[in-house]
Amino acid sequence: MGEPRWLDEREQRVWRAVIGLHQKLWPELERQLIRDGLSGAEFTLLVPLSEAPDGLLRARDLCRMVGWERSRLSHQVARMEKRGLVVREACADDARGSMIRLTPAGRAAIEAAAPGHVAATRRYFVDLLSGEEIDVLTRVCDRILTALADEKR
Amino acid sequence: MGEPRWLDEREQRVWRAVIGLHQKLWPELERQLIRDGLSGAEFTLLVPLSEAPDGLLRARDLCRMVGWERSRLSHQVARMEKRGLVVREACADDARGSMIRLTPAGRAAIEAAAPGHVAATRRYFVDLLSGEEIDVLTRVCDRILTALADEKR
DNA sequence: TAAGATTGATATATCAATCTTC
DNA sequence: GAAGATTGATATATCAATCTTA
Repeated sequence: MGEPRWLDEREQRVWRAVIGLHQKLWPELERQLIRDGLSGAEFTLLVPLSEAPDGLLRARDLCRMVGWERSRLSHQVARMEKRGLVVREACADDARGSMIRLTPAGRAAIEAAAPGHVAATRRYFVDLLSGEEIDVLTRVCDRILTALADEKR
Repeated sequence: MGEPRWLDEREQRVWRAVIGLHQKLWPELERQLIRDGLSGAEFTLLVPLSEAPDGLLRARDLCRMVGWERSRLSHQVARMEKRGLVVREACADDARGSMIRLTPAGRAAIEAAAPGHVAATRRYFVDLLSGEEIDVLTRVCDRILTALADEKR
């Protein structure tokens, strides 16, 4: 084993900055969405549904698109069905499957929330970055995501 | 109002990369901690406690140090007290206050989990970044945090 | 057997309401 | 009244167990 390699000062600074971002940015965007009538989880699912033909997606595919586990989706969709944002239907091709369909109320809800969300995303993120910074950040995130994905294999 | 300014392709790319990071990095670090016996929330609180004199901090101050709401801390400490990681004591100076003290079991728990956590932090973050990238990222995060903090005032 | 999906239990986060003490 | 803290209700996330169908 041996003594672990602790973070030096420069490394600590960036790590704390990233933790701070994680702790402050997402809650702020979530609050913005809530004010406009949707939770972050609801918004996450309504985006791909609103872009799909007929607002219809198979649960399995929706899981993949948003990077969620099936169980998480199932619980969340149950709550959203109660709110009238989506409905579940049988899958014609595969009797195991389940289809999620956006309701008119669901479409109205995301159309009401989207402009405020993109505005907040700009105000607290995109519009604060230079073009170069955007490119650096994209490269860094992709590198980390690749490392995380490689680990799974 | 007017039509909102949607994200262009470059902006969408970085935004999705950051969302992906948010969705994959933190859960991976959390899983690592869980394997070593602590949840992310427990680790977050045990770090400042283990660095405090006598492992003792006032609830109010612990809140500030980790950026949590009082209610959140209160619930979390209640669970950790049940697990034997901390105990609550009366505050001598201020009868309204509440002191949180690290137990020997709590100290043992964080000392067992810390090496694995710093190793995972290195593997999936720090060691994947160049010095220049670290500096860019620090600047960007601080700028965003400043914008978020300014908004509150 | 594996894939798709649901369910129940537990841990966590947020909010409003409350209570005590400053 | 404001600050510090707790509590209960609700929403969310994760895990294990289960069920059905491929």
